[in-house]
Amino acid sequence: MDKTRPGEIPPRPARPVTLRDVAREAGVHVSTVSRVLNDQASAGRITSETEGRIKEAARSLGYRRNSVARALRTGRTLLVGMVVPDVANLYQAGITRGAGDVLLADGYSLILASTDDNLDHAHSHVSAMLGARAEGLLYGVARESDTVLADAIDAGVPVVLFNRGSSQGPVSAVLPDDRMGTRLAVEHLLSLGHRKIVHVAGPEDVSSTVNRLEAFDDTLGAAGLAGLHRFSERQTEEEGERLTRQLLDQYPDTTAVLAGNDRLALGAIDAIRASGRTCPVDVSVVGFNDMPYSERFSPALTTVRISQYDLGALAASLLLKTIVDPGRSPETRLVAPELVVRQSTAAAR
Amino acid sequence: MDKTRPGEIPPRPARPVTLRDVAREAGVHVSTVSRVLNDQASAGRITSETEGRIKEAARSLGYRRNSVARALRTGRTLLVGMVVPDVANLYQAGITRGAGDVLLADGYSLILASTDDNLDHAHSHVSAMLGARAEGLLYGVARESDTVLADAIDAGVPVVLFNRGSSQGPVSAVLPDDRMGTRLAVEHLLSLGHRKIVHVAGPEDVSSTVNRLEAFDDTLGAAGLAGLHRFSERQTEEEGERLTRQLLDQYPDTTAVLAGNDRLALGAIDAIRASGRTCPVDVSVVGFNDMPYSERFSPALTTVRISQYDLGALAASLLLKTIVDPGRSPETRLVAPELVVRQSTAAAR
DNA sequence: TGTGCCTGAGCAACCGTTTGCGCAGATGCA
DNA sequence: TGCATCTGCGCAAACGGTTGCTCAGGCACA
Repeated sequence: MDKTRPGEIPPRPARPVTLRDVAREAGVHVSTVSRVLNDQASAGRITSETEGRIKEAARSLGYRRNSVARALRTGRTLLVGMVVPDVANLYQAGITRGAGDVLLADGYSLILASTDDNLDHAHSHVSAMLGARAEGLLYGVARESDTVLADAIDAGVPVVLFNRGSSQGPVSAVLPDDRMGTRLAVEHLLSLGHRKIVHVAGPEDVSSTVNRLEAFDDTLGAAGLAGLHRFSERQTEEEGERLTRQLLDQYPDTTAVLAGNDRLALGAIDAIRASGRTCPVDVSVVGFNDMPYSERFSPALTTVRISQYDLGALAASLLLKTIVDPGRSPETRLVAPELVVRQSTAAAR
Repeated sequence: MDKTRPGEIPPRPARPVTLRDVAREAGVHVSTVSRVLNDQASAGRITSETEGRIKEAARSLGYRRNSVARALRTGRTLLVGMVVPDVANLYQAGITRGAGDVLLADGYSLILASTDDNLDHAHSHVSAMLGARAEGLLYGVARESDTVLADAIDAGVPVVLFNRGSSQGPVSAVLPDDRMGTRLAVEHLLSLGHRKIVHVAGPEDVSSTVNRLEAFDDTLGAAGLAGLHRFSERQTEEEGERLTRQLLDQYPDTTAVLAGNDRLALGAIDAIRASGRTCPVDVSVVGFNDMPYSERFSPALTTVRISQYDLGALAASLLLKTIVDPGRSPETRLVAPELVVRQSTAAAR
């Protein structure tokens, strides 16, 4: 007489309900319960009467499948790891969102970790993800040479890089089209009459930095010009300000700054202001990414837009395809950028 | 002769290396390997020679512990679920970061999910987390009456609410001190001479909305005034603009807007601008949260600051304590707010 | 030399599911 | 009636670790 009558509060299960409990309640074997609850009733040829009884028992007992046990048996965890420099970074948060939505649609959950671009942090996070037998890895902190990434590839887990590429191994990647984006930005500045342009670049061993710098030099070179640059280790407003200040001190006739991303661009604007100049009147600034609220900054930021949501979603769907078909050959997908002209750029004086 | 000689590339393991493989390599029983790899060599009284041999075997084979199998046996997954309305929301991203850092320090990984404030999404995410046997839940989408939350509590998993409280059950929570924050904001407006103040509030059945509205009315009431308000279903700039427009149309002599959060505040500023008025000259606006870059908006936002990182970190550490001691009685912690006065508020004309 | 204790490791059950195979009864067909 | 086939479900072996218990050998001590 331990059935729950309507109106009674079912006793809170001290230990979670297992298949065995449901089987006992329904008077069948656990394997039968398993088949019914996995919608293999037809394949297992279960009577619809039995099926109904089992489902009712599961419902009334509050059975919830133990994914841990299932994963141990089947090898499928429905977990995917995602590694970003900082979830609190607006640009990355958008990517995370895109990836999360795509994964959810396929029933996967997302283990998310921030590394602060620290290799040790990356190592412990990835190690935990591989230990948890995540079925795939979305890796957004790749360096040109990256031991953590090498480990993951070695472990045989499907990996898709995003944002930053790497020559570490044969692995798929979803990247901004850095060259095209940079070309759009530089040509915009050139068309405004700028000739003294500097580049506040990202970290030196990150693929985006390398590509953007090359495109910067190439595009200027094609116009018979040369540009100067500085690398930043951390892509923060403070770094952007510090480096821009250095560049302005050293090359006072600079009229435009191309920043490696929007945060560096904000720092550049701070430095311009601190030097007594005005953006865009004296110095123009172009950012990269078009992070949220770029249009609300003062001045509103001219920047190269990368669709963050799409990039994340694309990376996730590529990963899912690789999980399904591990033999799939790696591919690199470039996300097309778009120049968004706002208030931080103006004609050169 | 299948030992790896220095310089040789170890063959990539087709199937992950198991304890059994290590045991075979070291010539001992799996239980001995398990004890050594869990640093229970002393408790298990293993010779340091044996210990060394086992560790060397594990290293050379590239053994990685299978957390799934371990979790099945021990019941500990080292996983925590976190549910937010939208990871791409700046305010929430900061909280996520704080929680993630605290959890990492204790060896936990974070399963993160966005629900868009949709109950069905919340249900499937939480269901997946409970299925994965997450050891605890950080729940940031609570409604006053919340069936998903009720389910989780029912399942017996430790839960800590953040941002939004709920009367759904006895459960710990880390919340902004909404009343104090609101009082600070309203008193600031009053001291600037504002008398016609409206409130663009959040969703009606969210605790923060209720508390802020009460404090809004109370503080105005204490000054012998009354304020008007509108609830928003989604806390977006668009909603903020729409509702503010309604309020301005209906009460054209409004001189100040208190917004339920910064995004609504941005929308309010848009509406003010669209109506041909200027913020803060004609109408002042106060936000809530002090989300990143609030100081860079135009005008820079006067707002009530909640330390997002601290709030997330506090919620996580409270959850960890509850996991260790499930008998712990629930507690609610209020995070003290701070008024940050910037450019969006000015004296009433 | 006999007894008892300590040392160092192995044995085997168990965690909760999944799944290939087996089996008894029923049914169909000759 | 005899035999083959089908139906509906049970059996038991995994999956990879963890852990209480056992046990053989060695040593100290009387």
